[in-house]
Amino acid sequence: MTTPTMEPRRLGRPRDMTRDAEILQAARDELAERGYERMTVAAVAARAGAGKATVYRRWASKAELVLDAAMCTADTALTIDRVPDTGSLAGDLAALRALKHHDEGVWQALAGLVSELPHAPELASVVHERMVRPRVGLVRALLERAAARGEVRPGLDLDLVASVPSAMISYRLLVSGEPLDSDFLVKVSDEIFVPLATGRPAGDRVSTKTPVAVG
Amino acid sequence: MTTPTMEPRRLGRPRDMTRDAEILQAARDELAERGYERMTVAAVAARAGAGKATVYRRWASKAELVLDAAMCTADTALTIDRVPDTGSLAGDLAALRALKHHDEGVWQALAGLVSELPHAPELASVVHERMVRPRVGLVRALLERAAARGEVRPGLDLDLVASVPSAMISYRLLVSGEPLDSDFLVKVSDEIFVPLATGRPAGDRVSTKTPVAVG
DNA sequence: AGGTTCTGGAACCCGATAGTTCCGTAACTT
DNA sequence: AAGTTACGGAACTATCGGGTTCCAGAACCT
Repeated sequence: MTTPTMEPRRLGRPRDMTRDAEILQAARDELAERGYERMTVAAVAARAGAGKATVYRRWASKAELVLDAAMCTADTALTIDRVPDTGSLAGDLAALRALKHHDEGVWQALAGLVSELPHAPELASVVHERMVRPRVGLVRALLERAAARGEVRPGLDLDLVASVPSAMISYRLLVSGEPLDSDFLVKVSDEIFVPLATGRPAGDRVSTKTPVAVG
Repeated sequence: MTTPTMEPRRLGRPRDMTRDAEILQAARDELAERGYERMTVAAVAARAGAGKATVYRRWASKAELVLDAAMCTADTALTIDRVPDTGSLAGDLAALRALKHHDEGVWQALAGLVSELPHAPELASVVHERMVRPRVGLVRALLERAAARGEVRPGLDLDLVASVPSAMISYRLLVSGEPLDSDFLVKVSDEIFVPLATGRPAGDRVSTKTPVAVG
């Protein structure tokens, strides 16, 4: 958050900056397992092998700790250039799935935050910017790539359609309570998203390009 | 829950049974506004114009009160025979929308319960049976009606597709935080659900039947 | 009338947890 | 060496809310 790099070199033992990341990760884990209300600062500290005092020296409150934990969600893999262009929307989505094994943790942390969002606008905004928008935005970018190939049905509301996979995933995790297994993700892709976007079943290929072999 | 109708006529002032429904409704309202954790029994009692003692004389705990509140969700309108057969899937969905103005409250109560579901299996099961399944089931029934008309793309996973509207609604309410306005519901129906189910845009009519005038 | 159970309201008990303080020790500067 | 700050850990305070108990009055019974 604040930029401490140019401090005039303080007295005494310096802060161990590596603890920040460990505490934030512990917070995300507790969040995913217990949800915002059930998560306790003591449990976060214990999980990170730290004392409560250390946590409170760095963050003013539980709310700010969680805010920062959501803010610092690593989204390194979530740009369009990390998803290889396989030549078809279905193939691109398969490549995306292969890329994000680690994504379930983020979704579960989000699940733990959902009940808090209506009452904490600042948190809601951070969650949207850092957790939701990157994911929906990436799917939207894949849609645009597919549109450039002529693969996408004309007149599509890209924003709405791009939100469908996120909606299905969060519904499964939050409401249905079933696991986010590979079968489900494949079905959402091949039986929902691709047919919806292209107007054809996922197996079919658009005729303007030669098919590309997919893993 | 229990059936008190055959009690041997107890002594003293009889319970005012009408308070049950008022307290349960107050609980659902508080649930929708505050969520499970933030909702307090005192607030429910106050909202119903009752004392805490009256609440606890009828339910053993907050958890049981909420369980009963979820259980007693009125789903009177949620059967296929209440949705007129308009001759098209899109028309049937429009009729369904017209039928359920009152539905948003149920969705918001569900939103308030979501964070509790992973930690309360009994509540989760009640929520599924009484709040989720009737809605998904009704959509599925409409899909089957459309399939009988020959309107539905073959090879569709009816259960998965039937869950799409619920997923979009809960995503909007829980994650996106935007209101459940009519525009959104229409777009989910006409730009997502109907094209997905039929394989064509919503305006089109299948050629096997004459169109039916709608509203 | 007298007994019993309900009513809303208020007072109360108690466990949990956010947040603070203090300790002995470790790591740094001068 | 002396001074300062961070560390993990434990003890502590304050608050909040679930749940209980008591009250005076009301509604039913015999």
